[in-house]
Amino acid sequence: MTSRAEQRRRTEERILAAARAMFAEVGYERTTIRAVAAAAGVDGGLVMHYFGSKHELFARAVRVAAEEPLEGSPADVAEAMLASLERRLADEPVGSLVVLRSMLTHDEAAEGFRAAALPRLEQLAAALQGPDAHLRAGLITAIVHGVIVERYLLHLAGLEEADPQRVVDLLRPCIRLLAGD
Amino acid sequence: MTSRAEQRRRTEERILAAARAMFAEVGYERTTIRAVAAAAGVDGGLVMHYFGSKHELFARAVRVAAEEPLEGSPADVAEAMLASLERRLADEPVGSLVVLRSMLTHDEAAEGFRAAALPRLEQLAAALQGPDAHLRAGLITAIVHGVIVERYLLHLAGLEEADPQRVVDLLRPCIRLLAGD
DNA sequence: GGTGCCGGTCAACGGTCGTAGGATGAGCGC
DNA sequence: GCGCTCATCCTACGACCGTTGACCGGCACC
Repeated sequence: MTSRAEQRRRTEERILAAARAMFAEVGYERTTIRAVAAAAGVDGGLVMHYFGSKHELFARAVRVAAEEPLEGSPADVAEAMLASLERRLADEPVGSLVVLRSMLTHDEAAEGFRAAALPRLEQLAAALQGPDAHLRAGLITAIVHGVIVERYLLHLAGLEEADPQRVVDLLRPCIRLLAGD
Repeated sequence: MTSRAEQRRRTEERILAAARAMFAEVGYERTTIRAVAAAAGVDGGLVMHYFGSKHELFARAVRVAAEEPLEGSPADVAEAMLASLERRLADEPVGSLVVLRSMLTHDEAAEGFRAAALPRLEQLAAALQGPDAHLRAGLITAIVHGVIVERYLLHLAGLEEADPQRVVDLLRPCIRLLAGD
């Protein structure tokens, strides 16, 4: 009972899932439309037909729901950042990686990432107390990104198989310190 | 009075400098031998003639002097890590970036990076006290990498133009905390 | 029940890349 | 001075990539 519209939606989603996985694993440049199509079990031409270009495919693949805004006391936002980190460490990492890995070599991905990350950085800085709020906000996000990069991109031992809960617990005093709590 | 050997040495160095800059800026895949050669003012064939392959060119470009080993009290190694970070923030960032950016999309670069980073991680873990020394060592290096990634690769505001000294001062309590000092 | 739309395939083009090999011309040892 | 070596350039090959357009077959509507 699959209507034609339904069939299309499914195929598109299959292509997007394959694209996300591949962008996350090997980055933008080494991801080829043909390989994505093959992984999704379709022809490369169809990917072009649906998404128009590799660039548009990437844009659609990384489109993700916005996170809820950061607000409250420094302790609150610190805890929110830690919770976000724990979530990203526990979940399958594709969502975090697809942007992070691709943006490092693909300018448009970098632009999109900054557009999404900057408001969040501003929210974080606004919630902090004391001097250098902006710099400290940057350091907090740097720590979060550093953990994800080291675990999923650099695959450096020590973090590779660590328990997310334990990582967050160890980081908590650091984040709170930087938050000025 | 430039002898032939001297001329060759200079040309090789010019090529390596151009390669380093380009690997650091756009990563391994988007760096082309022709572009490196053009930047160095020579022909692409010459690069092949000297280095044999793009892979070998990369290997030569990232070859760098090993840092002195980490040892001493937790406070000592914490300070050594901070000093290393400050140096990398103050110097021109090419040296730090060429490996970091390329390795994220190039498997062989990643392999080389791990080979260099793992012993250092072990040294760090060995110098720490208390439980979870390995994990805490991983977190410390994650923080260092996170700051560099955020400043030079993500170009996220807040760290982009921060004073290296101030960054290190803000991070010091965090690192010492994780070091178990 | 014909007919047009649409999900999907296939073959091809133009471009770029890594790489190979020949040509050239200037420096160096004898 | 002569011949060899080597730094350097030029051309070409094969592979692969993004992208295009023609083509096919079944579903849905009149």
